[in-house]
Amino acid sequence: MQTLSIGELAERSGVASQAIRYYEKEKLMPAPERTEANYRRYPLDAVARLQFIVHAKQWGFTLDEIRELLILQDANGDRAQAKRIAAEKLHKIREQIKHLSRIEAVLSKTLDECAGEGPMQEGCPIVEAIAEQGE
Amino acid sequence: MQTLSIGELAERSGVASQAIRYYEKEKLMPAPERTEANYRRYPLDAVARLQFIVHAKQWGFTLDEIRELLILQDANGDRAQAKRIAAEKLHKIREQIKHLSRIEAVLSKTLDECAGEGPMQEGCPIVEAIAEQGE
DNA sequence: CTTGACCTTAAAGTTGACTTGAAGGTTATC
DNA sequence: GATAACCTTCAAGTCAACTTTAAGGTCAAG
Repeated sequence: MQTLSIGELAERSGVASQAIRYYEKEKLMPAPERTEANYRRYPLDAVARLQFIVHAKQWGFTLDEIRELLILQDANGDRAQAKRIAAEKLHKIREQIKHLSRIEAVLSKTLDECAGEGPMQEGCPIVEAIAEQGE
Repeated sequence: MQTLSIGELAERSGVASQAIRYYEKEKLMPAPERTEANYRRYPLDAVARLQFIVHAKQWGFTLDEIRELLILQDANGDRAQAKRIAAEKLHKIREQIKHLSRIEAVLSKTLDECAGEGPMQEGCPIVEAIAEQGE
């Protein structure tokens, strides 16, 4: 069976060697076999596992959440739990979108109203909008 | 003229004393007068300045950006610069919304498709959706 | 047989926005 | 006049997710 050194795994997965060691310490990656000289040797499917981590991160999952999902996979866990984790994340994401959208609305309205000319003296609409409410 | 101790200011503004000292160190709050015993005494309008900071933070401005805005105010600076800072922030917020919306779309679709039953064995749609693309 | 590229560990540094702790001075109250 | 509730400074700790540094072992090439 072909195996990979940590450097080769890093290259194939796009994840730095040190980050891979960090994931091992954080129990996201299982501790791999070692050579006689104590070098890590990874099975080929380690690449897929790392890419799962990378993708989940891009989706906004934290390492803690990703660990939960990986444990479920490893343990052949309950699908309902995976659904719960994802549903919680979806809820958080929707909250974030709501929050940002409120800001976007006020900020873009404010920018439209502001000519962007003259000194700040009294009544720069941008500054006033922030000072007044801000949420 | 009435002045406030740092504790009174903290209470009125809802910002912890230590955070106020931190803002002073970071040049968001000006260094106030001191009593003979070296205690800080704040003018009443320090409350409004702190609330500006709090609101701007809620809007997602970083302390660096808030400092820029405050410097503009303090210097009676150019309104066009305030507009530029706000426009940059608006752009970043829109990017964040776009990013989150893409995630939201895929995640909610995935959750709809997943019955949330049975073991993870092969083909939990949530795990697969993350593994496959992730952006 | 030496140079350099790779590997090992453990510890410290990074970023942002603070919080917590240590060690001590001041002021208000009993 | 002592106790508690303030205030002072400076340093260190927190969180996440790493990166950087240090000090050293291993392996392939020439």
